[in-house]
Amino acid sequence: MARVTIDQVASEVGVSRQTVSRALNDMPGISQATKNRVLEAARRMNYRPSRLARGLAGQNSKTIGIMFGDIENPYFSRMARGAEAAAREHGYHVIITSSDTRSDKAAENLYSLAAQGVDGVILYAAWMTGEAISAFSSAHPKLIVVNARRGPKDVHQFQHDEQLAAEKLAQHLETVGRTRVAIIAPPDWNGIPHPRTQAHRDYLEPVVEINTERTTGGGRDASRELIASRASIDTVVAYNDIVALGCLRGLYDFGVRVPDDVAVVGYDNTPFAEVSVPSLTSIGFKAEELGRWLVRQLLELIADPTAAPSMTLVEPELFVRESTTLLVASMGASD
Amino acid sequence: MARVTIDQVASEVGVSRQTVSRALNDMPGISQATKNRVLEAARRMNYRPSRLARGLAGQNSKTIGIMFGDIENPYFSRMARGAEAAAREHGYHVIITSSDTRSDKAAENLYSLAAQGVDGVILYAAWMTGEAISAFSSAHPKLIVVNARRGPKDVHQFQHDEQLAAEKLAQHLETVGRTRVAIIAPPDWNGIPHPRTQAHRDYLEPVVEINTERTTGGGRDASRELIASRASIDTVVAYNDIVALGCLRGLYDFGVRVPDDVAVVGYDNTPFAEVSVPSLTSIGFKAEELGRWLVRQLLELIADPTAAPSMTLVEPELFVRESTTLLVASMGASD
DNA sequence: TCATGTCCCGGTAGCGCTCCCGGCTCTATC
DNA sequence: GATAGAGCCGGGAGCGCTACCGGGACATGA
Repeated sequence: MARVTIDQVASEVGVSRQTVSRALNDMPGISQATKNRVLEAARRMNYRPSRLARGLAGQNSKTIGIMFGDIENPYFSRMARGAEAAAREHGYHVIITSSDTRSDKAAENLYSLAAQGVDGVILYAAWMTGEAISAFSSAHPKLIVVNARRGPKDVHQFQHDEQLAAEKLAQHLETVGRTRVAIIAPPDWNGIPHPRTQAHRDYLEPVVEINTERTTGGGRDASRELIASRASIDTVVAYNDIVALGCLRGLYDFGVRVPDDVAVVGYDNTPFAEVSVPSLTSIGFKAEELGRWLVRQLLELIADPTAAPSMTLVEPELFVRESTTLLVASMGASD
Repeated sequence: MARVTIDQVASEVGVSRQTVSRALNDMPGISQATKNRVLEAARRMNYRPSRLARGLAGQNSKTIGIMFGDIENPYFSRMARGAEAAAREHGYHVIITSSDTRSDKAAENLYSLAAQGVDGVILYAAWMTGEAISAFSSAHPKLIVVNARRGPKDVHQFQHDEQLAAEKLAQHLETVGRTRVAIIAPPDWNGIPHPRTQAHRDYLEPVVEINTERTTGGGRDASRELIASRASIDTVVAYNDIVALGCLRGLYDFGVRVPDDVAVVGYDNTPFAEVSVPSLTSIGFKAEELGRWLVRQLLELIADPTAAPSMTLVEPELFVRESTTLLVASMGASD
C-alpha cells in the first residue's frame, strides 16, 4: 500500500506542497521550469493524488453518480457504457447504482449516492415521483434527469421523444396496412402511465393493451394472454425489444406467424433485434450516444451551475425489419 | 447544499463529535441511552456521514471498484447487477469501469480506479497479462481476479470451470450423436487462447475453428465463413450467446436448418437464449450469483487481508434446448 | 533612492471524519 | 476509606489535499 503523498513529492523536488498542487492542477503562479520539475518527479514517483482528499479539500471528487432502473437491460448497459467512456475521457469516475423500480429504495440509494460526495448525478427517473425528484434536486442541484414521467420544470432533463416515436411508428404501420394494434406495456405506476405507453395510447389507438413484466418471460406471457383475449389484431407493439423477443417466441409457439399473421414491433434497437427470426422492427434511441450526451451536459452543469434548466428531446429512429412487412392476409378474430 | 456535519449533530445533542462517531459506527464505550439520543438526532437532522472524510480519516471508503471488459455484454451486466446489489446490502458503493480489452488502457484505468480510494477491486482479467495483474496486485492487495488467462498463483481468483463445461458439453453432444464440431472463438490474445477456447479445443476436437468478434455481427460473419469453408460439421459451438444468436441468424439466411442440419450451442445462458427460434442450448455460469460471490469474497478479504490466496471454480450448468436435438440426418460437406 | 507592482512561492487553516490517549465518574474489593 | 477496575466520554492530532493570504525577489516607475 503505502501511498505516495503530495508532501513526499514536494520534499523530493524541494518545493512546498502548494507548489506541487499548482503544477498538477494547471494553476497560475508557477514558473514553467519548476512545473516541469514537479511533473517529472510526480511521474517518476508514480504519484497519484487521492481523490478522497481532493474531494474533501476542494469541493469536487471527479466522480459522478448514475442511477438506472435496471442495469441488466441492454439498453441501459449501453447507455452506461457511453456514459462511463465519456466520463473517463474527462477524468471522471462513475458510480453506478440501481433502483429496482422501487421508489422508496430509489430515493434512499440516491441520497446515499450523494453522500458519497459525487459532483453530479444522472438519474433515470421513470420510477420516481416528481416530488421525490424535486426534493432531491433542491438538495443536490447538479442533476440531470432522464425520462421522468412528470418531470418538474426546474430540473435539467433529457426525454425520449416518445410522441415522435409513436408518430413515426403509426405512420409506418399505416403504410404497411396495419391498423389493429395491441400494445404490451408495463402496468401504470402510481396511476401514471409510462410516457411511452401514453404515446402509444394516443397515437396507435390500440385495440387491446396487455400489461406485463418488462422481461422476455413477460413478453411470452403477454402473447399467451393476447391469444386468449381473441382480440382481432394485426400488430403487436411491445414495450421494448426484450419483451418483443419474448412475445415473438410466444407467438411462434402458438403457431401465429410473424409477420404474416401479426407484425411485431420492439423498442431500443438492441443488437438482438437484428438477428431474431424474423428480425425485429425496432425504434432506437441511440443509447450509447445518449449516455455520452448526459455526461457532457452534466459536466457543463457542474462547470456552470447557474445554467437555466433545459429540456432535451432525444430523437427516435425507426429501424424497419422483417417483423413488420406489408400486410397481405389478416388474422381475424380467431373464430 | 450545506451538508450536515458530525459536529452539528454533536452540538445538537450536546456531546462530543467522538461520541457521535461511536454511536454511528457501533463502537463500544457508549451507553445505550446516549447512543439512542445521537441516533435519533442524526436521523432527525438527516445527517449522512461523508464517505470522503471517512475514507480519508479511517482507511476505508466503503467503495469497491469493478473493472469489466465490456459492460454491454448481458452476462457482465448481470454480474454487475449482482455485485452492485450485494455491495449495497453491505453498505458499499460500486465504481464500475471498463477496459475495452486494450490491456494498456486497462492497466491505466485500474490504477486510476485505485487512486479513487476504493477498498478493494474486482477485476475481470481475461484481457490482461499475468505480469500486469501481479504488478497491480502487489500494490493493491485487496483484489479478486476473475477469469485470468494465466492467473498468477498469489492472487485470489475466481475461474469459470471451462474444463467441466466443455466436458459436459462434449458428453451432451455425444448423446445427441453430434461429433463434427466447429467452434467460433475470439482470436487468441497475445498468443494465449481464452480458457474457454482452450477447453473447447481439448474436449471437442473441433473440425474447424472460426475466429471472430464477440458480437452478433461477428457470429453472423462466422456463419458465412463457416459455410464458405465447406467443412463437414454437424454442430457449432459459439463463444457466447451473443455470437451464437448472430450465428443462428446467419445460418438461417443461408438456408441451413437448426437443429436439423447443424446444432448450435451458446454460452452464458442469457435470457435471449430461451426465446430464440430455435431456442438455444447454452452453458450458464450464474452471472448474478457470481457477482454476489465476488463481492462477498472481496469483503472478507478486506476484513482479513491475510487470508491465503484461493482459487474458486464456478460450476457451469448446461441448459439443453431446441438447438441441439438428436441428430437425424447429417449435413454432409456441402457438395 | 524609495515606492509600486508583478511574479513566484510558502505557511497556515481547514474540509469531515476517525484514531489514540487520557480523564472523569461510579461501583466493587480489601 | 483508599485503591483498583470498569464504563463512559472528550480533547487533541492527523488523513491528503486545496483555498486563502501573505511575503520575498526582482523589475519598473518617479
